[in-house]
Amino acid sequence: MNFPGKSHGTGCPIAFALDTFGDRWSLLIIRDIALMGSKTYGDFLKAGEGIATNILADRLKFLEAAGIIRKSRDPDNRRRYIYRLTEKGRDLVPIILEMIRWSAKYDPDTIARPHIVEKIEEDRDGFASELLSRLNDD
Amino acid sequence: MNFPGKSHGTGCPIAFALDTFGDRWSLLIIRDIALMGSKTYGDFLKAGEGIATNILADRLKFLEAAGIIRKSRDPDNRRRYIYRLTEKGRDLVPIILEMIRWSAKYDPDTIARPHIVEKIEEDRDGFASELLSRLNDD
DNA sequence: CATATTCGCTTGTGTTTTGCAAGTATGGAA
DNA sequence: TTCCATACTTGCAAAACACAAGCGAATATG
Repeated sequence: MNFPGKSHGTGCPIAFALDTFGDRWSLLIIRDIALMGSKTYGDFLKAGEGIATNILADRLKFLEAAGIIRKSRDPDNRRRYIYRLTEKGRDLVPIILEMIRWSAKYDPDTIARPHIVEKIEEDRDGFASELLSRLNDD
Repeated sequence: MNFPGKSHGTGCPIAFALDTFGDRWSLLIIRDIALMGSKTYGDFLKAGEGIATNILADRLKFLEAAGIIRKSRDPDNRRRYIYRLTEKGRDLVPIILEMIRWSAKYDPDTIARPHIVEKIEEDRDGFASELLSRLNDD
């Protein structure tokens, strides 16, 4: 199985974070769940940037093993799985919000809405909780 | 030249951020400058996780092209270059601080000092400015 | 009950990126 | 002018990735 991160194994917090979700796709998956309402394998495939199916499967497996997402069957359609963030995954939201702030400032083609960015800047933690409260966490 | 990022080219802020510094090494370089006082090619090679020389050269080139770092000769030793963060690069510090918070919470082997984490949590922006004020920015 | 369809993957193949080791270029010291 | 320090570049093998196709289980359909 191909895993992101190279297990630098120093206790450096930045290295640890990169080892856990520091590849090109993991954060996009987490974004899809936290911000776009994606829940299923098919959602992730459609939502956006065109991840390959094998890579998506690898990342989902890894993120689950890392305790960032968890997987359960969809009770309404038992051939489908639902992926949700754990607390560990939800705690990544502040990082994502800071990335949004940064990109909103420096990407001339950003689609980030200015009033959202303002809200993040005015009350980071409040905005994060607001976001997370929208995720059913059954 | 091998560049990080795959140019997803949607205006998504997360994708933009990942395209700019979302590989395994860029953020470690930025960490080295912002937190460890690294300034030169040799510093980056020694400081920590063992980046390969060709990858380091690629990343420095890319980060400079992306306007995140800038390169100048060391006036005291003209066979050496000094790499510094631009404003665009310094603005990444809040992201790094959030990553430190997250890893401090979830990495049992973290070397992050608890009182530093507390300081970050009490006054994020203040801590960031304090950090940045230590970097000579000539 | 048989067949088809949806959904979530796995497998195979070729390309790209990375890692490692060695070599090159240039400024400065002796 | 020789040597050394510093910052790279190059070549090659290994790993990760992208793309296309195929598989298996759950469910809908005839």
